[in-house]
Amino acid sequence: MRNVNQAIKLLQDMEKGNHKPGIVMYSAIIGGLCKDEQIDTAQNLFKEMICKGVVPDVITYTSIIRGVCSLGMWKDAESYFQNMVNFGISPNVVTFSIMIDALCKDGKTEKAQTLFQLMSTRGVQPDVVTYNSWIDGLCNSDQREEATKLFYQMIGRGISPDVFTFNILIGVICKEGMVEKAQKLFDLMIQRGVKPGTIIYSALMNGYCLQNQMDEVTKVLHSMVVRRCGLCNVRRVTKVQELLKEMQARGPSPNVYTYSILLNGLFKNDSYEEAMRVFEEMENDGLKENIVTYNTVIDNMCKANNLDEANKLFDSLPSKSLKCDTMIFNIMIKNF
DNA sequence: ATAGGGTTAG
Repeated sequence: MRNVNQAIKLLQDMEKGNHKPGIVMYSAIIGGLCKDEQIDTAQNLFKEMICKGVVPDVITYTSIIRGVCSLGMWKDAESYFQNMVNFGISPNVVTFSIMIDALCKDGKTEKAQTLFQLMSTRGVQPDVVTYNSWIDGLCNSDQREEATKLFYQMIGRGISPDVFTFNILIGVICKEGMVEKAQKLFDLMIQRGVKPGTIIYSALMNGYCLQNQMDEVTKVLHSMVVRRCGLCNVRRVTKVQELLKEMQARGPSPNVYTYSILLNGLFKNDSYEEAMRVFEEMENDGLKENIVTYNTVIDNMCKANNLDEANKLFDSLPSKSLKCDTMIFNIMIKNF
């Protein structure tokens, strides 16, 4: 559904020409309106289709439930849900997943838990998407241990975690400073044939940086290259910036986050020279640095007493069409 | 012509 308004016009044309739009047509438009946050129009069309004798099915209900849920209209969600059940249309795994996800994102973890249990009661089995939403919700309400339990529960039930699951868990665990645990999950991920991308590698690097284990960061970078193209073709390189070059060429590519994480880690671990080399590498890479990157570099230039260089870099920001934010002004004011 | 999920940096 690329253009809802056009679709609505089509709907009206059909009716003028004595063609009856069917359930698929209505569901598609209602779904499109919901994605456009035109919830009133969607609800009206929903009523209208019923008046015209077109009976909504599980997809129509799920679409409109998604629409009201995403706007936090829980009363409406509940009544649509109740309605469909009363009409003998069973909510399926998608219906439940959408509601659980929306509830979690709104911080209503307990309500989500109730639904998670309700679906089992109704004989609807959660799938990988349901688990991911629920695991994410638990992580965001500081119940990471419980989330880990759910992770093993899903494996026990024969539902394979995918790259979404690992992104959620590895990211959280790294931030908690338990990088060893994250590394174990990473190993499990590889063992289960789930392919890590740039984000997982960046998150792991961040985890090791936080623990000041810069040797391990280099290993992560190395495995990023190796895993993609096979051990035999890769030189055993130890220098971070050489590894970055390799990654750029053959691995999941480093992005601006990867670089910023690395820069920050190197600065914090007294590798000023190496950090500056990585920074140059980044500029040559054609990657668009952002204000966070410059922030890190300028801050550390100041700390190393290279005030002239810091000033020069700061002055160059407008020519790179980068907008300064509060943090960078604070750094500049503090140091000059 | 119809419905669902995630993530990394100062």
